[in-house]
Formats: sequence, structure tokens, C-alpha cells
Amino acid sequence: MRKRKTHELLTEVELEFMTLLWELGDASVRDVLSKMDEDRNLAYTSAATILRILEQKGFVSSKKDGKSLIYSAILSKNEYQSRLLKDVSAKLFDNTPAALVATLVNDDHLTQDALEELRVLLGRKLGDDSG
Amino acid sequence: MRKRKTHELLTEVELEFMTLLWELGDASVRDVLSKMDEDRNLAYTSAATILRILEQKGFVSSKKDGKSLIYSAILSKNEYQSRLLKDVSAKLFDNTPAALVATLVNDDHLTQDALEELRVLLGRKLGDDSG
DNA sequence: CGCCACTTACTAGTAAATTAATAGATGCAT
DNA sequence: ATGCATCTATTAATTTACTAGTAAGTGGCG
Repeated sequence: MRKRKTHELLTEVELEFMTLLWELGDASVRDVLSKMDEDRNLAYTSAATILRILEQKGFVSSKKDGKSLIYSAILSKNEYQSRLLKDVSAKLFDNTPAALVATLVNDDHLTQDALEELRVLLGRKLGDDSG
Repeated sequence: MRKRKTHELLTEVELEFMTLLWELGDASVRDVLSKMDEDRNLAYTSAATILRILEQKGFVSSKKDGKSLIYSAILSKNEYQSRLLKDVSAKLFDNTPAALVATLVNDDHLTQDALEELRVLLGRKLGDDSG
């Protein structure tokens, strides 16, 4: 027997759609489709299906407007970023987010400016964390 | 038409197996199976299949030892950690790893000690990066 | 009202992931 | 050498993801 999927993480295509929704705010199927790359060439009905699935899974909501449905994200981008990092941290970094950051820092994915930025961020966090 | 998969990222079960292999070093199907949780209850042949697939995809190699195959990871844990973070960063953080770290820091996923540790790491990185 | 363009709902088909059964091969103990 | 336990390889079944076609419904305009 397979384990029941929990639908807490987005699939590849679902993330693609959520990203567009996060940028658009409220949007119809047509709106989302229009925002896609030309060479994506996705059928209208495919896009409609994906959005309906996202609603079934509870990631978006919809309301009727005339003949069509207007979708909007329930799951915010920030919430999902946080959720995904928690998962990555658990699965690949022994639940130690610091190890995750260390990998990034040591792997030259960060520019000098980004490093400076992080130092400032850390300084602020270390400074005002009195609670 | 669906896009051909590139096999640069591990699936859920593949990651589970790679994690065990990374801990075990060289290991037979039996070894990997023994290291799993009791309640995982995976059939021997299933484990053998997964390992063979990992080999087909180039993530592990095998050599004969008597009657059985001994597998070992080609893809290192560090390499994969880095690869995954790059993907997450691209898909969800506009290719800005600093934004990724900011999410972790702001979301209280990091302990005070971890923050200190990171500051030291950053200091070293910012200091000796003369190249 | 009645047509028509457009929308949603349903259905289906393909591919990948996961699991395991079956069949065939092989090393080792006796 | 022979049999048995154990291994690998092949095949299949199930589930999820993705894509899109068909059908059915609806709003607006003549």
C-alpha cells in the first residue's frame, strides 16, 4: 500500500501556477494563461484543470464573476517559502537550518553584496532579539 | 507532449535511499534494507529495484561481490545539497539566495547559537575572500 | 428570444514514481 | 556435484502528475 499524499508541498506545475497567481493577485484562467511564456503552449483547458486542482487541494479559492471563476491564492508565497525550507532542512540537513545556510555560503552561490546583506541581517537579528 | 525528465534531482524515495547510502558508504541491498525503520516494511525486491534505478540514473555505482552487488554513491551529499538549494533558490527566491536565508532567519528557524555560528562563518568568508 | 463565443466540468490518455511478484541466475555448504 | 538459500532482472500493477479533448452550461448581444 502506498502512503496517502498530504498535499502540503506543491508539484512542479502547481508551483508554476502559484507563482503567477502570487504576482497577479486575483486572476481568471485567461489571466494566468496570458502571463505565461509564449512557448509554453498550454491548452486553456489544461490551465483550468490545474487551477481547479489547486482549489481542491486548498491552495487557492475562487469566486464567480459573470461566467468565469476568479482565483486567488490562499497559501501565501512567504508561507510556502517557509514551508519548503523546513522540509528541505528536515530531509537533507538534519533539521539544522544553519547547516543549510553554511552550504550556501561556502558554495559561492552568494555574491559579495549578498554576504554583506546577510551580515547586516544577522546583526539586526542578534541585536534586537530580546524576547 | 510532456517534457523529458532530466534526472538531476532525486525523487522522494531516491533521496531516502541516497541518505542511507551516504551514511553507510558501500552497501548491499540487504545492508540498506537493514538500516531502514522497522515499520517501513519494504520488500527486498523493491529496494533492489530502487537501487538499480539509482544506478541507471547515474547517482550510484555498483560492483559485484560474490553473488551480490555492492552499491556506493557517485553523487555526494554535499553536491546534492548544493544542487537542491540552487534549484529552490531559482524556483522560489528569484535566484537570490540571500532572500532564502532571510526567510530562515526571520522565521525563527535558527537558534541564537546558530545565528552566532553564522556570523562567525560570514565574518571568515567576508574576511578572507581576497580572490 | 435565440445564437454564439467562452467557460467550467468531466473524462481520458500518457508518463513517471513506487511497490512487489515472478522468473532466472549463482555462490556456498555438504 | 547438487541442492538450497539468496541474489538479480524482468515485468506488472497502482498511484500521482500532467495535458488536453469533449460535453455541457451560461451570459450577453443581435
